[in-house]
Amino acid sequence: MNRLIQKEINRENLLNQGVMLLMQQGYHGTGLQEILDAVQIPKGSFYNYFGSKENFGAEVIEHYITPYIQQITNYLAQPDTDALSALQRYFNESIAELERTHFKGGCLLGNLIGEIGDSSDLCRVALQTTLNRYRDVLQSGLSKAQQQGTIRTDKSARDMADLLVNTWQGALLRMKVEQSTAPLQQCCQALLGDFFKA
Amino acid sequence: MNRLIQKEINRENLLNQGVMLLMQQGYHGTGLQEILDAVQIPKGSFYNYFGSKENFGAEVIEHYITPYIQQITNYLAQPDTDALSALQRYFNESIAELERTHFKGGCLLGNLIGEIGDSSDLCRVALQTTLNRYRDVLQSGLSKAQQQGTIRTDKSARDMADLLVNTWQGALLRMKVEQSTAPLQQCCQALLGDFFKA
DNA sequence: TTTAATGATACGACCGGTTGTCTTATTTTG
DNA sequence: CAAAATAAGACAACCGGTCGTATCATTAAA
Repeated sequence: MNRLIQKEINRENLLNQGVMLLMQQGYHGTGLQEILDAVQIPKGSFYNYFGSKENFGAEVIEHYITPYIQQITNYLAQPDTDALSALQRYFNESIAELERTHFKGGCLLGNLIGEIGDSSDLCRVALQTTLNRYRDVLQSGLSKAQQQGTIRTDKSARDMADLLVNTWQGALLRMKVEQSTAPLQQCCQALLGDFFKA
Repeated sequence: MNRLIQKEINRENLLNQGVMLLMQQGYHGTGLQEILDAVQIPKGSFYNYFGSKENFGAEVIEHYITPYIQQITNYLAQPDTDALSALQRYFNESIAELERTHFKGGCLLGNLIGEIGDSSDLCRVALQTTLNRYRDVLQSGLSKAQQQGTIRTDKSARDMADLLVNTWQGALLRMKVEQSTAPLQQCCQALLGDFFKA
């Protein structure tokens, strides 16, 4: 009994550490040993939890997005704030966090798409579905904002959410290279604060 | 004398092959041996041409952008087409090319920022200056379009060029994951065809 | 209830292969 | 011949993955 619980704990620890290291050092730039050392789990155990590094990568990708979706959902659920403000609050909070961590990492999804999007179909599909989940929650927020009259209705919430996701990803790359959150602020200002406005 | 020419040829070949392989397989995903095999240059010679893999990477980055800047400049220089049309033509041509190559690679700059933007300062700076060069040429095109009255003047060409670069980068990532050029088309339509319009 | 058997899981030494780099020998050039 | 450029191969470190064995909880038998 205790055995299964420990297994889940170990899996979770590996995934969390995997998110951190893969985000900062990339897929091929991070060895399994480095992840295993960090969570004090022997090499042999890894293959009991995950079938391969590629499988692990795909699980890390799906594991990564959960807290972000949770955060947006929470902001959107608050009754005293309108949807547009909730989205802006989420992005501002993200920007503040990235500034705190000195722009390290950026977005695991964007980083891995660029690195292994061509070579690992398994990870590519994981990235696709994960990014779509992220888009969906933004879309629901934009849709709510349309109903509240703060976002224009002549464009679909879906299209705007896609554009927002893409521009945000590009801005995150630019942030890493410029060591500044200015691109992120520009992204929010131009889209949420201007182009998407009702 | 013949010797120096051959050295330049070898360097050029290595850089060209480096662009291709680094773009598709990433920095850590591509070994020196693979590049050297492709251009039939012995491993020992590599360090005569480049001091290290990291140095090579930085040179590959700067080598990569040249043809793109050339292409945009050429389109912009054509007397019979206005600047906005020239930019649209460039992006449409890029989209067609990516479709031809089945979305493989995307943009070397975006891919490498995500992968090694955090870990190699040398490459980060190379990526920064290279991306700025790209932004600058787009900015000059937008500025010209402003003078021609096809692009709005209440936003600076600089800001719009930055936004365009970032959204384009994000759209390229999305393209890789979706295996579709739809995000690229959306990027051009939303910005050049709508948001930036006079 | 105690004991024996069983199968799932944990483990770390080990595999062949590859990495980026460097030293040394050879070849080419002036 | 001296000097510089090139190439060959060695090098240790590391990679992802495998394997036989050890460990443990659980079930079956006594």
